[in-house]
Order: sequence, then structure tokens, then C-alpha cells
Amino acid sequence: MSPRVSLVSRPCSICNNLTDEFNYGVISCNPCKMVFRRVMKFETKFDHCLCGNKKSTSCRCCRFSACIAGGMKISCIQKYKHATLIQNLIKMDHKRNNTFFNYQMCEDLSLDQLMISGVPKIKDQGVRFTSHDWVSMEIYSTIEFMKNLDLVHILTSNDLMIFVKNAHFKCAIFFIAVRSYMAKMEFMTFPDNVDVFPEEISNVPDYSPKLLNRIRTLLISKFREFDVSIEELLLVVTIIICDPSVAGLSEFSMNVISQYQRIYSSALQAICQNKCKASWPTRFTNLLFLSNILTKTIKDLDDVVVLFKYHQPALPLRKLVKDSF
Amino acid sequence: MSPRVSLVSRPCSICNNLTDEFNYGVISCNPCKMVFRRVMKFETKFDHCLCGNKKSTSCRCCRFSACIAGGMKISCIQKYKHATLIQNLIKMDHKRNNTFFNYQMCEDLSLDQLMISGVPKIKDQGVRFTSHDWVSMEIYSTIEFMKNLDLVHILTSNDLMIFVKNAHFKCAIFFIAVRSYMAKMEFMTFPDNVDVFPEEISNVPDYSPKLLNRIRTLLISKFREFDVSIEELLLVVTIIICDPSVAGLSEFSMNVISQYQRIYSSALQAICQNKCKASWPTRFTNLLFLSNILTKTIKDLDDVVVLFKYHQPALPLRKLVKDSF
DNA sequence: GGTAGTCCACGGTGCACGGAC
DNA sequence: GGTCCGTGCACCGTGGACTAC
Repeated sequence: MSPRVSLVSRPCSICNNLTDEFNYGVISCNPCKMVFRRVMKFETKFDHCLCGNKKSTSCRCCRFSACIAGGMKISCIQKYKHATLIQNLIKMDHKRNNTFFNYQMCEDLSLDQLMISGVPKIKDQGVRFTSHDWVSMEIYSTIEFMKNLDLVHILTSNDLMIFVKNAHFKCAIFFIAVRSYMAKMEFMTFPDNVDVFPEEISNVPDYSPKLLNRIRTLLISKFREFDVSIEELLLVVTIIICDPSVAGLSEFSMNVISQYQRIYSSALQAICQNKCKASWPTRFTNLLFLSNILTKTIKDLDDVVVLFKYHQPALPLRKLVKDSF
Repeated sequence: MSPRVSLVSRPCSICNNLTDEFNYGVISCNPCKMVFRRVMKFETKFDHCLCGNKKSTSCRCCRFSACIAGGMKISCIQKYKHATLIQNLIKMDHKRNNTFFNYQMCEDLSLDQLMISGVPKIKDQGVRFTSHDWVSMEIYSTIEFMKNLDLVHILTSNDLMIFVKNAHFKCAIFFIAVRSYMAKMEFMTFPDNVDVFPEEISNVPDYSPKLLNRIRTLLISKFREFDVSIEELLLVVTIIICDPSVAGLSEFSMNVISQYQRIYSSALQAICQNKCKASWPTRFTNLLFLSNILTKTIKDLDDVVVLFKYHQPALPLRKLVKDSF
């Protein structure tokens, strides 16, 4: 009997050249493996093109797109191992806090303007921030956080816009809760005890302290209930950010975002397993459910804004906030 | 009664990842086991680094250091089983003898110079060695012997220097005694009956044949008394070499050297047990006591050198010898 | 039965080559 | 024609799965 031939050559799933290799989860030749690796490592710059050479090796962009479409697993890239992933999120969070606390917006930009050019400046000495100012910085630093995620390097600018627009406001609210929770507060607040709602709110006739208070406390009460760590919160927010089901995304970006969401999700799962042994699925579900609590909070906030708009149409809301409702 | 839970996951003592394995004497995951195995087997090169990623798996050096610090037992590596160990020492001794008999120093190097670059050349035909020449080769070949010990591969160059400096001269003297003893001599001598002391010694007024003779005979008389074998002598010298209590060593190197000393020591113990059954502890103690006899001989030698220096300050001692007093 | 050792697939790295400017 | 950048080959180290003692 002849020995089993294991190294049979098959066409590379990316470029069709014959190969006996298996890389990043698919049958693929070494050159395609290297293209995928290098784009994922950002060893080489990656620009989108319009050539559409689907199975050709001549265009990096199309070859890389074929890698994604062909099922190459981003999670096989070692920098997406859990420990490294979480370390990076923590670093990004530090950076976000630094921006939030130490900078201020130069002008009242809309989200579109911000994405093109807007950069804040170092905060003036002794300037006193209103709720409007803080919320601007909260949103700005959240967008910065999102743009520091590895995946944005491989999204087209159009998809990146959709990606950011979808989650930035929601996540900014989440980050207010995170910061307040980490500062041992029971409710959302800005630094120096500046309320999250502008002072002008007391002029609204249907003013409902109960509703406002629910907005301020709901998320944080859940954080406390589950005794969440910053690592868990950062993974949850990243899972919320990486939502592949947004309308308008290209299939490519949907695929990429979805892969990243799975990576972050499995890191969160690992943390839960580590913490709770047998009961980890409960914790994991609870943490993922924070996304719904956030949605509920946003819904409440929406109601408040509607009231606001009705009774105070001239309220000077920042463009970044206005755009979100 | 519930069954004993044997496969409980615990954090790896090296990298903290969960594992249910137990390798080389500590709770440790398979990857850490493999790193330790490979460095110890010299399957892969091992360089020291400065990164200091103590509990990270990303740096081989730090991971290996953590293995040592975490208590992984070098003795569990099978090549450190007694038989292999002794075979290796015998081979190293052959090599040492080959160097000693067939080479000569190119120039008069100091120990520091020697450690960096010095290599001897094949002995010229018909050249007649003086005591000075032989002692140089004795020291050189002893250093070579020391550098052939496995453990030097994992010492930093600084610790290696300390390690060699501490024992090389002492051991060179021991090796003179070993060779003379194996050649059935009653006293230390160099080949062709060249005396271990240089001819110039007769010019010293306080010349004490009795002291010189004690130096020449003390060790060898003990060898005869205990009827030691070459295996035993090589283990003894290696135990002397692997002295973890030298000042200046890093904790890491101290730990490594100490582990090796224990390995050689237990090999010697096994030989004694094999040879003497019930009375092995006496033999074992006697053999270890040879270290003190050596120290005594070195002390005597020191006295002679002091006399020498006083009466013959211009005596052309080799740098390797000068450095040792 | 448990632990040390071996095998091998695959991810990562270094380098030489080739085309573009 | 030098330099820069991307490519793809060859090799290395890792760690999972298996074997042997």
C-alpha cells in the first residue's frame, strides 16, 4: 500500500495558484498569507482601490479583500491574542481620558467636519467647562478611541464614517457612565460635579427629575450589581462599537467588523470563564446585556431631548449632540 | 464520595495562563514547559535581554528566567541523568587533556583578554615547555573545561566572568593533581617530569622544600587514601566549580548554578551509594572534603607566592597566574 | 498513571530580489 | 544608478497532539 499523500497541492483560496499550505484558517499560498499578515500588522500602508481584480495577485487591495472574503481569520494573527488585546484597550482608554480631561474643542464642529479636520487644542488655564463643553469632549474622545481600533485601518472612508456614526454617541454615554463608576460615583456626572444635563433643563415645564435620574443611574447601578472591571467594560464597549449589522456597510467591512467583534467577544468570554468558573455564561450574558441597558438609557435620553426641542427650540446644543438625535 | 478532582485548572506558575499540567516540578502550562526544555536542551539559541517582561510569554529570555525563578527543576531534564552527566564529564576531560598536551599559548594573555579572544595554537614540534608554559596551558584548558559546562550557555557574560574567575585557578591546581594521580605519580608534576614550581624558586632564600612538597603531595595522598576514580574526581571538581555563593552573581545565575551543583552532587552521591552501600555517607563526605584539601593547598601556594614576590619581584610569572594572587 | 520527550503544522522573521521613481 | 518599498522564499520558534517510559 502506498503511503497517504498528505501534501497534495490544491488551488489557493485567494489567488488560485497551487499550494500545499494552510494559513490563517484557509488553504492559501505563502504569498497570500504574507499579504494578509502585512496588512493586518500594518507593516505596509493599505489603500482601497477601484480596480476590482478579484482573483489577481497584482492589486494588494483586491488580494487582501479576497483574503477576507476567502475566510482568513484575523483572530489567528497573534497580536489579537487576549492578553495583548486587553493591554491595548487599556492604553487606548488612558489616551481617551487624557484627551477628555486636557483638551477643549476649538469650534462647534459637526461630526462630518470633525472626521475631516477637527482637532482640539490644549485646555486653557482656568476655563470652566459647562455640560455642553464636557459632552463635546466626551464625544470627541470617544471618536478618537474608535479611530484607534485596529480595524479602522482597513475600512474605506465611507464605511469608517458609517461605523463611527453608528456608535459614537451611544458609546460616549457609556463612557460617561464608565468614568463616573470608576470614580465611585452612583450616577453619571462630569468632572467638578458638573451635571450631565445642561442647566437650561430646569426651564422645561414637563421636567421630570425621576426620568433624568434614571438616565443618570441605570447603567452605573448595573455596573455595581455585576461588580464589573475596567477590562470588562472596555471589551463590552468595543463589542458594542463593532456592530456588523449597520445598514450601508460593504460586505467586506461587515465581514471585518464581525470578525473583530468575535475576537473581542471571545476575550470577554475568557475573562468571565477565568472569574466565574462554572457560572461564567451568566456573567457573560449579563455583561453583553449592558448593551441593552445602554440602549434603554439612550431611549430615555431621546425622550428628554424631544421635550427639550419642543420647549426650548433655541437651546444651544452642540452640533455633535444635535446630529445624534 | 465524590471522585478526586485531578484535572483542576490552576494558573501556570510561569505565565499565569490556566493549566492542569505539572512539568519539571511545578504547575506549568505546556508552552512554558517547552520553552524551558528547549533552552535547557540548547535546541534554540538563548540570548539575554533587557525587556523585563516578567510574566509575559512574548520574551523567551524573561519567560525562561521565570521558569528558573518559578522553581522548574533542571534535574528533571533527562540529559542530566547520572549516566549521561558522567559520560559528558569524561568527554570534556578528554578534550581538556587534548588541549593541555597538544597546544600552546600564542601570547601571554590575562584572564580578561583570554575570555574575549585568546585561542592557543597547535604546539610547535620539539618545543620544550617550562613550568610557566605548562601552568598557562593548565589554566587555559581548565577554563575551556568550565566553558564546556552546559550551564554557561544560560549565564550572562558578566555572570560567566564571575563564575570563571572564582574557580579557574583552584581547579587548574586540582587538575594538576588529577593528572599526576592518574599517571600513578605520588606528587604533582607536569609532563616530562617538569616540576610544578619554576626553577627560579631555588633562588628564594626562605625556600622550604617541606612546604613545596606538601603542596605537591597533599591532594594526591588523599586521592590515594580514598582510592578515588576519575568519575568521582570530575564530579568533585565540577561541584567545586558550581559554587553559587560567589559575590556579584545575579539571583538568576545563583539559582542556576546552585541547581547544577545539586545535580552533580547527587550524581556523586549515587556513585558513593553504589560503591559503598551502607557506608556511602562517609565516602561522600570524604570526597566533598577534597574541596577543603584543595583550599589548604591553595593557601600554601599563596604563601609560596608571597615569598616569591618578595624575593623575586621580577620573576616572569604569566599574567594568568599573577591575576590569581 | 503521570510526566518527559517527539513530531509537526503554522505563525513570525530576516533577507534577497525586483520594479518604480 | 541609488534608494525605497513590496514581495515571496527559507528558516525559526511555538505549542498542540501524540508517544514512550
